[in-house]
Amino acid sequence: MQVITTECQTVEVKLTGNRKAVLLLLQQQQRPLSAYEIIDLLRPQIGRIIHPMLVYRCLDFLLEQHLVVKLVSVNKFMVLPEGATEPGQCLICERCQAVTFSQSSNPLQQQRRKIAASGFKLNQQPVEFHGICQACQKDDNK
Amino acid sequence: MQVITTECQTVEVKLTGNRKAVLLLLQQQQRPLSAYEIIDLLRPQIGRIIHPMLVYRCLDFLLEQHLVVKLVSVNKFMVLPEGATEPGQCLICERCQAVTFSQSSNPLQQQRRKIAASGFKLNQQPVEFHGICQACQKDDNK
DNA sequence: CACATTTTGTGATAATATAACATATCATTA
DNA sequence: TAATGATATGTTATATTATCACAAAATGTG
Repeated sequence: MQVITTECQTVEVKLTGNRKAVLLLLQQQQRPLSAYEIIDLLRPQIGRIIHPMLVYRCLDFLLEQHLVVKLVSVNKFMVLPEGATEPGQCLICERCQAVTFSQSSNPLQQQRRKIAASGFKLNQQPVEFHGICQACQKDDNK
Repeated sequence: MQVITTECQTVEVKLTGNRKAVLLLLQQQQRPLSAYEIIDLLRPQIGRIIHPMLVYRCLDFLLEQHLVVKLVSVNKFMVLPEGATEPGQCLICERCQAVTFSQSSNPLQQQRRKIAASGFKLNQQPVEFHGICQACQKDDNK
């Protein structure tokens, strides 16, 4: 058993070598990675073939511990930025794939409360909005 | 060229046999289907092997025409219920996979305006919330 | 009709994810 | 410390979702 402290929280978990490697990678990259991107980036570090199952199992664990979130609309995994304490939202650009996370603002929190009041029990993952980011809109006008 | 009228809109499109079959199936089912569910359900109707490309091409076309929406977080496709005129939201149960669509309520519309004001151009797809539906919560308590 | 464009048919393959089962490691306690 | 049970890892195979590439057929237009 080991204690780990992230920007967001301190948890007592079995953070084994593989799990730690995946978590550290995601923390370093500060961007969403697909499971297979993780495999490719981890390979040089670990120095042997990495089977998908290994990575998916690490990710499952880290998701359970809320150390990592999954962007279900794009099948990618990321750590939330420092200080993120609640589900929040992600804006995902369909052109350049950039993802920007931000804390829930008032209307979204209100919406979440409304949904909860209706009896539907929301999970703690960020809500994902899709569209075109400002940079890509500018590129389109050139 | 053909004119088609759905509950939501009238568009002039090349609604060929395959495309019409996919659209009708989704309208009949009134629930999200995966591409491969569509293949399986369409097979008896069409009476020969259906390649995935056929279905994905029909779906691409129907998505472009906004006759169908894709639930990106679960890789399924559905027609919006009658009278749906704006993006709205879907509540997706992670236990039983039930999906309920509803029109955007005020806070969500406000949130969308906020995002738009920040310079991010939202698409017109429903926002997808994940959690556990009321029925499944009750089942859990048994 | 002739020609260009769009749609369809088909095989192959890419990308994402899980099932199943054997082996190894860790934790507990007799 | 050895026995035991629980947890984690290694590995193969396979399921699921989606796209590429190219040929053939159908359709629209001058």
